[in-house]
Amino acid sequence: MMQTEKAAACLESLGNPTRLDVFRQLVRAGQTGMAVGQLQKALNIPGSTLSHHLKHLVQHNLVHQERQGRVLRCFANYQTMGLLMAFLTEECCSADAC
Amino acid sequence: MMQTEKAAACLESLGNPTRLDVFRQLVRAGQTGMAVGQLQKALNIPGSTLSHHLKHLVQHNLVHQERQGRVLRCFANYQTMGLLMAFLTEECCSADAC
DNA sequence: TCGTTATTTCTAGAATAATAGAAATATAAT
DNA sequence: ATTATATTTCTATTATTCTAGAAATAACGA
Repeated sequence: MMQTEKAAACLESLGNPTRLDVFRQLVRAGQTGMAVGQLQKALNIPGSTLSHHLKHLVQHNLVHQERQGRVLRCFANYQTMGLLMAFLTEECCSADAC
Repeated sequence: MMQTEKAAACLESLGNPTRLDVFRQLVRAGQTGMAVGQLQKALNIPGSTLSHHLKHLVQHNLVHQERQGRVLRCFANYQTMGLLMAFLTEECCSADAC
């Protein structure tokens, strides 16, 4: 079970609109993932800003990256997301609601 | 369906460790809810700090309050939580994982 | 090696958020 | 009316986060 501290950290990561957008893009991209540059084009934000937010997501294990030549491919980390969903279901939902 | 902006705002609310604790307490308290003073005792934080965080949760519809004499009773808002869970399931989870 | 592309780190400013004491408000009991 | 209790608002301080330009690094191709 994910600890409360880690759950809060993940929620905080996804709680930033830009990072939530990044993550949603990666979820939609699925196992193909997306290069940093692709993300940058899709979101239309400066590279340094994107890099900053990606670092945050990677540090909290919501995203992982794989270098492919000079391209850095990013993937949503479903395992962490699954743990977060489990935490929310168990700790933040009632028996009948949500 | 909850919009991305609102989802991010809810996630940000729950992304603060103190607020996440408050919300978890309220979920555990169920339909009985908890008075602000009860929460304060349980969490052992200054009233002004708690009030500040409660305001945040109320503004984002994760908590609602009901005055009972001089006590202000707080409840987790499961409907909002349900919408958030639906958003996360649809937008941030893959077909097979989480 | 040189040039090009992809991405990060450095840096600094602006904005936002967290914290908590003290004073203010609201409600009830005496 | 006065006092006590519950909670909020005010205020200020400190801390964190966001943003993005410029410089640095990494990887490849010619």
